[in-house]
Amino acid sequence: MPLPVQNSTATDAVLFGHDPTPRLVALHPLRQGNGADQALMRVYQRGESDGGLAVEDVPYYPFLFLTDLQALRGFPRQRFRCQTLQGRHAYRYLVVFDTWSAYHDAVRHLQAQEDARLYRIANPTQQYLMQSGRTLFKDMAFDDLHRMQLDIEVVSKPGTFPHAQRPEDRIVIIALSDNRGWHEIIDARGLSEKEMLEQLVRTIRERDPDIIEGHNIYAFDLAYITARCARHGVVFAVGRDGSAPRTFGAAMRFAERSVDLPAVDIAGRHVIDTYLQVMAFDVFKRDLPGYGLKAAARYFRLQADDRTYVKGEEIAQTWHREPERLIEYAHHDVVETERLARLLSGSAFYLTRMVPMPYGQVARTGPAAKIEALMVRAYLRQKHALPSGSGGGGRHMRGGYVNIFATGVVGPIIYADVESLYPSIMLNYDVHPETDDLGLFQVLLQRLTDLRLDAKQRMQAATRRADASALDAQQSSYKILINSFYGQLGFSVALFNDFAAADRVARIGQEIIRQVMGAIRAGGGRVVEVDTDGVLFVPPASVEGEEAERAFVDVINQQIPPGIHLGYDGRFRRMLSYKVKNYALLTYDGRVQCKGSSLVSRAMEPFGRRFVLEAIGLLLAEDVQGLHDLYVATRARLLRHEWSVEDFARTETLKENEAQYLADVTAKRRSRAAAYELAIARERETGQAVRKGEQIAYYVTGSGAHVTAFDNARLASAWNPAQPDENTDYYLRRLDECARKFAVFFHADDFARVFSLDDLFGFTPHGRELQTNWRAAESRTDASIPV
DNA sequence: AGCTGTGGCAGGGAGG
DNA sequence: CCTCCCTGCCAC
Repeated sequence: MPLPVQNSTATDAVLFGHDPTPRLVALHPLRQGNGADQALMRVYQRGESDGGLAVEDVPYYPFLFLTDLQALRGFPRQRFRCQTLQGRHAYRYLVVFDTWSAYHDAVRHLQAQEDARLYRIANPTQQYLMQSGRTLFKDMAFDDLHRMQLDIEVVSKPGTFPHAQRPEDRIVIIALSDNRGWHEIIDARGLSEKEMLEQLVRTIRERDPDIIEGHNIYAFDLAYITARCARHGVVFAVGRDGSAPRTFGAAMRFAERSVDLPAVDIAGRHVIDTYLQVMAFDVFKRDLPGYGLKAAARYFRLQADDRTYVKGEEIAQTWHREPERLIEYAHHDVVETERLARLLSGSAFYLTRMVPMPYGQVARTGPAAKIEALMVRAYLRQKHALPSGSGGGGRHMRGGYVNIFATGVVGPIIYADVESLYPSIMLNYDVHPETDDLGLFQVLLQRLTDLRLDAKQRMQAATRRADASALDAQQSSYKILINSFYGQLGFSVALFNDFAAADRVARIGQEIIRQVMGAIRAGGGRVVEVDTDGVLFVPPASVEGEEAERAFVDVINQQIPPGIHLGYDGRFRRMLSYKVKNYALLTYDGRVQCKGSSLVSRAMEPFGRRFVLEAIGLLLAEDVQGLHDLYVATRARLLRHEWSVEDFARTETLKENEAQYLADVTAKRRSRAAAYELAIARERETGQAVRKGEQIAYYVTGSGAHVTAFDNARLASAWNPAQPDENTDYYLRRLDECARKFAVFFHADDFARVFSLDDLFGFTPHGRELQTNWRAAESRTDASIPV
């Protein structure tokens, strides 16, 4: 599946650097060790003809940015060289060290001083790339890379989770595959665990992959293998220079969620964790059933043919009774991992061509770090000083304008949104950080926008599906970066932040969306809901059909500032408007799209979620009898325990680690919570550690509708259908809480009848009409405010 | 060393 | 009971 040729602008100095080195596979800094104390970068390149690797050692220099050279007084001058940078900013000196020991000594020297906060230690690998302008994977296609997948199966004590520190737990299968159709299984039938690990090292070195991929490979497979190698005295020497991996703590954020990782750096290779890629994908889609390999593979329809499934708790007995079955299971795991990686890695791969970071790092850092890397590289090339960033901790900034003007069922509906609102504002109103002396913020934003447009146009013109999907990966990776420019302005630790500029973008955004609302109302439309850059509204009765609706939006578009474009983004038969950011839309082909945490939250018990979704469908159809029947039937099933634990267990994500949680509880900063208490209890009993970011499914037991959940909760896996012990009163209350959401759509007495059991006279839907309530617009939304 | 933001809703626990 | 505060989830 060859990919299209490189971008026409790939020679752009700011975006891509200047180094013409082709086909660079990986870089790795050589740190202290083997007695040698040199500052060397080992560069791994693809050979010209035979496809083999060329390795070269390039001298480079670890360095620090300093605000004030005086901070280094007392440090031997002959151990460093200093470059003064131009400009007025904080980091005015680039201090380059000849050896690693000098670099580390200088760090210690500075840390011993009071003003240690004034310096910043740069990522040496990244800085090398910045200095040279080298860009990884230039001119390479994704399929040129040799990607290997790895998965291990561990047999542990019955009823416990694999634990690398327990001697009796052991690896019984190591499954490997690659994107060239090769696969291999190393298993414990003829080999000891130590021999298996040695075989693994040999195989990786012989196959010599550029990339090692796995699902949850950081937190599980590599961490486990590393610990077992240490136990057996095996050196896990899988680096291209024969070195063992370097591990370090890292954190990755996915919107509001944060995951701690034991990150791994293998010399000359890149580690890709598809678990993180799946989580990143879900930030935008938010409809994945789970982040595990099997759930994700099914979601993307990538399952292996005749997929073998083995439950976690059955791995041990399956290994003893049917080893072939467990081997097939592990093989299917690596096959699915390869497919997931192929599907989800595209955007990181294309960004690596542009951003001065190795591929593995691109895949595990957020967009703000990438933008900053581009800025810093360009500033260093021009020998210009860097700003220090303005901290700004705790400052509260303005956000988007949000409001709702009707509740109930309304229609027809047009959705119009301002395309790329914040990037458009920054480009059209020349918003940039006050500290950006070289004006690169605007240059980067404009060029990325042009690149994305170009990629999108070529995607639409592409005739082959493979080309189109590659171009889609490119344009979406540019989009992520483009949208992060605004976030960069308001990010407290970014070097090029500027809170006043961020505030100006948000303020202009609010004015523009108010202008849009004013124009819609002036044209006879009725605005139902507005959120940041989009408006849902009922067009005037004279506007009928899609063509007329598009024309109506075009007219609105004439009335907003030039350079800002209002797009026609959808039409709907009806809308159920509940609360701000909470609504449902009925499409013209009968589908229901439901939005908002109070309607579709994954924190809700699945039975309640299903009840709410079905009820919304009935409300949109104005089927009051159906609503009543649904309520009665759901209640009856609940009372008869006609369900499984998946229907009523609540799933929560742990956002803190165990120590942090316990510290917060002790300090009364937070209350006890069932999910954490259960995870901690599980750790005591089975040894499965509490991990930040993991999901816990539990249900409520005990009696009485109002019980303290953390004292009356059990893990979902402990529920026994033969002896159902869920708290029926509690779940009845939960059902009624779900039903109460719909009170606003009825008169009070009608609501009470619809969502209750039949009385002596039975239930009739007649006369129980849905209620729609419009509220007055704010006066100031109609005003046209110049921006 | 590695880290994008604000606005808004629901639910649970603690304490009056 | 109620309110306040915190966390988690979601829209954009």
